[in-house]
Amino acid sequence: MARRAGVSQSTVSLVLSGKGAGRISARTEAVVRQAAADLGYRPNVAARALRTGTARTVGLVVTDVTHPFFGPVLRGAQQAAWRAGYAVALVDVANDPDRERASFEALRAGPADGFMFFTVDPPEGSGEHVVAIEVQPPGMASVRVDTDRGTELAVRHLLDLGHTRIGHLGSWLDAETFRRRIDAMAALLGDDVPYETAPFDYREACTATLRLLEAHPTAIFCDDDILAGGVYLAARERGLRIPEDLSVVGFDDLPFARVFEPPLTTVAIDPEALGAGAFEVLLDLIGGRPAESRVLPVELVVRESTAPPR
Amino acid sequence: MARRAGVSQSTVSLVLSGKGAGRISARTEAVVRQAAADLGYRPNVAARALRTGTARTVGLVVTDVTHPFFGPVLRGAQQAAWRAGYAVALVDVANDPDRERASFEALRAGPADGFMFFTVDPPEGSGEHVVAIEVQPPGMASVRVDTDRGTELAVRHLLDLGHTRIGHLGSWLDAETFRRRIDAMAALLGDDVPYETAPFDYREACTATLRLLEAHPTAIFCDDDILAGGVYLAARERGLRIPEDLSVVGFDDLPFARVFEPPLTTVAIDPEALGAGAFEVLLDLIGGRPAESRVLPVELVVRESTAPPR
DNA sequence: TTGTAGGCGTTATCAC
DNA sequence: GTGATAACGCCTACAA
Repeated sequence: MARRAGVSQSTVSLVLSGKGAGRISARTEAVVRQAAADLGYRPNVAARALRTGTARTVGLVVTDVTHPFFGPVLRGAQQAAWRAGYAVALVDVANDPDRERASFEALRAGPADGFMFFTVDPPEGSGEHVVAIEVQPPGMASVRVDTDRGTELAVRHLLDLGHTRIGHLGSWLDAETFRRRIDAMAALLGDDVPYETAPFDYREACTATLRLLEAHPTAIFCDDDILAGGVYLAARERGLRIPEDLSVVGFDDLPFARVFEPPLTTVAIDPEALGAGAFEVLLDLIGGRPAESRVLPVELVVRESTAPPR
Repeated sequence: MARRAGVSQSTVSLVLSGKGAGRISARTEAVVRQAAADLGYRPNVAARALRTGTARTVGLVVTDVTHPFFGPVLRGAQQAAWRAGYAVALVDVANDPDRERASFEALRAGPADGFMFFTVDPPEGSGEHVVAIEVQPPGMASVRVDTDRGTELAVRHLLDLGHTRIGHLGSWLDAETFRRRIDAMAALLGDDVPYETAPFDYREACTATLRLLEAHPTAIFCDDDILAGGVYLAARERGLRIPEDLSVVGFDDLPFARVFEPPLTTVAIDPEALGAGAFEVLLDLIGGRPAESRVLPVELVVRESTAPPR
């Protein structure tokens, strides 16, 4: 302990927790800091957590770590947390409802001051400090992307190009962000939009597309760029050229979208802002400040996978 | 506290920590559990950590959460940890050396029982319980993929096809896994392999490829599938057909590799096994058992981006 | 088979 | 401006 290196005991606490402002002499403070540095002393987090009842850790629960969209979200959240002196504990629910409940149990027992749920519906009784990402349970703080606008931009783009038979390849996840896409399309195109769903897996998305193609759409709007990749696969299999025979629009603007052949037209969003925003809202909640839900802007990136129908 | 709901106090501890075996009567145990359930009582992790000196948390430090390879690694690690009752705290170093030091500091102060460093060189004095992933510092436990074999498989494949001018598009990260690829290539092809490096970014990989093409290779081996994507971009820009004019081999077999046009020949590895293996080794270390480093097998997946040179 | 008591390293309150 | 001292909630001897 630094106590014997210095002269005192609770003084150390005052100094190291930054609460010595105007209470500890500059000289004593220097001595303490020096001793701490020499001994490589660090306050014990567990003891602090026990005493203060705060863990300086937040939990992030995510449906699927494997999805490329998730990385930047985590980066945003983690960096914002880092700046605020918080650690991020991560739970991957792996699309498994059982694990979802179980992992939440674990987290609740854990030393987290709050939680962010990414594309996961927060369980009942998650406590006060919860923010939902890309999900918007009533009465709960949330951060999400302007899905409605994104869908509208994409569909209007297709409409402007002259398409009339537009299909929808959706995620099979029953999350709000995806339900919104359905509604937004219905608002523009009516209720009889050809619709198939698939998990975020190229091959499965490919077979779902094959089913969708039976309705002979001239364009397909996809809930996500991976699903769009499945459309590319299906088009290749059927000998359909993109965009001549089939226009494709994705969502997310994942990095590989520009590498696809042809480069994918897609709705771009800023995943880091999503993560960072979620943490900031959570921090407000933790600090007892009023937390405002946020809706992040989107942008349509027109590349070469869309063209007028033949 | 469940104490008053039941009858006792330390009895609760015995029951809930599973150490009541043959010491607590079945009836008492039932009473305690019932009371705990009713009150929604959970042992306080901070107190337990303080008392036992163990946090049941491990840290995972990663160069770049944004890389698609990372997701499955985390999933493997997280699930193995989950099964063992551990939480995973994550730090994204974001390719930033400053943050690397700083985040480590934070972790060390944090309540982690051990660390996994993924493509990050573990700092000095990280303690006893450290395992390196895809890095192999002398005298430290590590888990990595059989890079040598993967590189050899890829290069031999190209050689068998009849290629003689084989270029190497490498990662600009100075990590062991990438140095090994250089050495393995040199062993098969000599020291004058055309070589360029790039970060894991399609556009930058594209411009690096453009430089590499000045040596007029008929095939390019890439350290990673994202870099291979950059080669596709460059080929498109130069009007080179893959594989007729240029063969391309990647590494990792990321999901999108099969969606590229043409589908990418690449070295497949199992990222989940990497993460899970790392945690298992770490758990051995934490448990005071001898930890064996592991080398995971690889496999060459031949798709359509490789063909004999014209 | 169960209860009692002490201490893990902090922070916070209160004397000095 | 600084030093005692009491808790935070748990685990673990040890006593009953």
